[in-house]
Amino acid sequence: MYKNLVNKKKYTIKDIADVLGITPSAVSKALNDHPRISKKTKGAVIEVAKSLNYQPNYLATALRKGKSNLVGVIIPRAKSNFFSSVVEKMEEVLNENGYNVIMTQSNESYEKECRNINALLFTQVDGIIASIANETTKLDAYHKIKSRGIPLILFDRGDNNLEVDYVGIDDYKSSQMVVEHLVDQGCKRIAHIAGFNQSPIYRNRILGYKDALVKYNLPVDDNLIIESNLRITDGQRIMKQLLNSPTRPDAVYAAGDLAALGALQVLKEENIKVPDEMALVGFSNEPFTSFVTPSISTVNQHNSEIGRIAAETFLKRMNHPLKEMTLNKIILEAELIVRDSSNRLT
Amino acid sequence: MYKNLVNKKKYTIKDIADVLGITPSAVSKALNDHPRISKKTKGAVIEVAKSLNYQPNYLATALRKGKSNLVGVIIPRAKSNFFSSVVEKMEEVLNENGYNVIMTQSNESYEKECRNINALLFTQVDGIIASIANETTKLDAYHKIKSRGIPLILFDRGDNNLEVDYVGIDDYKSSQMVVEHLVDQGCKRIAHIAGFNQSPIYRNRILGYKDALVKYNLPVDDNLIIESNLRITDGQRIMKQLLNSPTRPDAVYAAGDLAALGALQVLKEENIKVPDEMALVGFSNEPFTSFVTPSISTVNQHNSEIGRIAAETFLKRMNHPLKEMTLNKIILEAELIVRDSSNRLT
DNA sequence: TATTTATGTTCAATCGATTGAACAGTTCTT
DNA sequence: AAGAACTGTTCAATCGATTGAACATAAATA
Repeated sequence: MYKNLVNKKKYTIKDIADVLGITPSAVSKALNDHPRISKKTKGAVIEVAKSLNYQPNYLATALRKGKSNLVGVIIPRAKSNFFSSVVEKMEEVLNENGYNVIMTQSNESYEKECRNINALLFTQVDGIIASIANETTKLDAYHKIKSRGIPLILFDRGDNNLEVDYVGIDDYKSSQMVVEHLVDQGCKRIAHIAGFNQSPIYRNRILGYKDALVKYNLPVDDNLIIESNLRITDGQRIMKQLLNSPTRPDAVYAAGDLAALGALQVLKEENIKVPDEMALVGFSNEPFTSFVTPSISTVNQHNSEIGRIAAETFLKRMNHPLKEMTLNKIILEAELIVRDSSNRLT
Repeated sequence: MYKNLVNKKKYTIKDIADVLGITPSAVSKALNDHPRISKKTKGAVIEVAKSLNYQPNYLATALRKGKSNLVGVIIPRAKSNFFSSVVEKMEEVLNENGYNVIMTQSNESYEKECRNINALLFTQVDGIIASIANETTKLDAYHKIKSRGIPLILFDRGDNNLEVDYVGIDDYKSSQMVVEHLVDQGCKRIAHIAGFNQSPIYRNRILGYKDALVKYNLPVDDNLIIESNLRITDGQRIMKQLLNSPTRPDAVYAAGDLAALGALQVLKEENIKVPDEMALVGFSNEPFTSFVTPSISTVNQHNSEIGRIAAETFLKRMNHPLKEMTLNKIILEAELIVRDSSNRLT
């Protein structure tokens, strides 16, 4: 029984045509609901197609139509709740519109990112939605995408020189909100575990942080701004460094939740009271920020909203390929989530 | 300058042929290093291809060769560190062998899983590597894959009735190790927050747990075995239930780390000392298990190893499609990681 | 009845690359 | 110098589906 199924050949429109004694083109047109094909024929074709369990060969259609209905998505890490939530929503929206998603990870590596881009272009994707790896400084691979003439949409990690559509949050303003909150809590010396200044989002977070300090008449001390990859170990290392500095801060704002977690671990080891001796805020609202003790204050980036908008922007580009649409730069407001690690008032 | 690039049409082998005054077939053969093409021609073709920035049309090649070089991967959730690590390794191995990976998520939903399978089959993937959603009981979609005659490899979440290759860990033995460890710690009443018995891995964990209890002359109390989806909220709910039961346990073994986390949160709220009053062990070695306080003991499943073996199994199947290979059932030994939540000895 | 119009289907080319067979030209044998 | 043996390239069919033009038949109109 199964053996039979396994050995069953794949059926083509020609097989359907043979059964009915008509031509493949009639079958094709029937399946595509062409107006010049009679209802009777359409019905018969559909019936035979069903009974043979016919599945169109996507490759042939794609070749003929010059369209693969595949969208490539490149994210730095699937492990990150932020990125996987964004992609989840993208997938949903794109599937609804007849596209399938090929998702690849760069692992923050420039080299892997290039490989992924090449693989996606090779696969003839109709467009690419990406978030740039931290390591990346040369954008040649992204220029290659543009030169292919397919839509390229960036989210979260963008680049100003690359003239493409972008969706992200207002990092500058988010940083200001964080600092404002910490000032409200009575913090006077706020350190910033920053991402690398080369990346626009981290640059904006640094800028927002600095400008907010100025706004509240707090001194900007460059020793309190330390750039890193924002991994757990970076958070640990930098926290230790900050604790040993002659001008120990009373608050730490990390541009990423993992770094905040690392920092928290060190603070707990050193028995420093959080938030009273040291307030702590992270960024991204990774689930673990609410699990750990004390729970970590953080910034919520509206993950699915970003995914939805990025997908919709792609669809818009596909549907108006000729019209020289102006660039879409969509900046969402983020939301500060205050938790125990920075809440001195309760 | 860029405008020019953007409008540049995609070049085909015909364009290369025209430049050199030879035929497309000669170009194709030159690019594929056919022995009957002269070195001179090959060199010239490669040079022109480079200068035109020629990229072969994958769809055409795939159509002609009847092979897409795409592997579909279906995982329940990308957010899970276990699954994303597995896929990361798969991607690495498959990329090295000329395959690209299309990764999709089922979100544990039967319906989404079916949709994903259909999308992958439609995309003409050369094979599918999957881990079955918790919700799934009907395997018709998986039978459909088999009936297409392409390799299907399952990992972690498999099914015995589906006769396909499988890679996973020894869940039965892992459970025994956990119970053994808890017994060593002096626990007498060990509860099990279980996954649904319908899924082989959870069934095996339940069996291993029961058999180990018997082995150590501990009573098997069905009230202490509670099946669930193993989400955080499930862990919370079940822990509360266990605490209120007349026969409160002194240890909890959760078949998933999220459930263990939920349980831990309740224990902390109730000020129950972990591990002294209640020892706790989870499953999967999700990163957060080491972050939280106390850190949670858990079982490490050798994520990348599973990914590597699954990918290699797929490659084996592809390379020997005719030979009726016997089924590969690869069962790895898992490793118990003892952390604070169950370590009473320190 | 002749002629237009509508309807239903077939024909043939096409998307881009691949591949075995065929062909032409060169070199080597004897 | 005639045939064998290579070498390098072209020819033509193919993968499966699509699509505008062409054709044939039936129905409607004049």
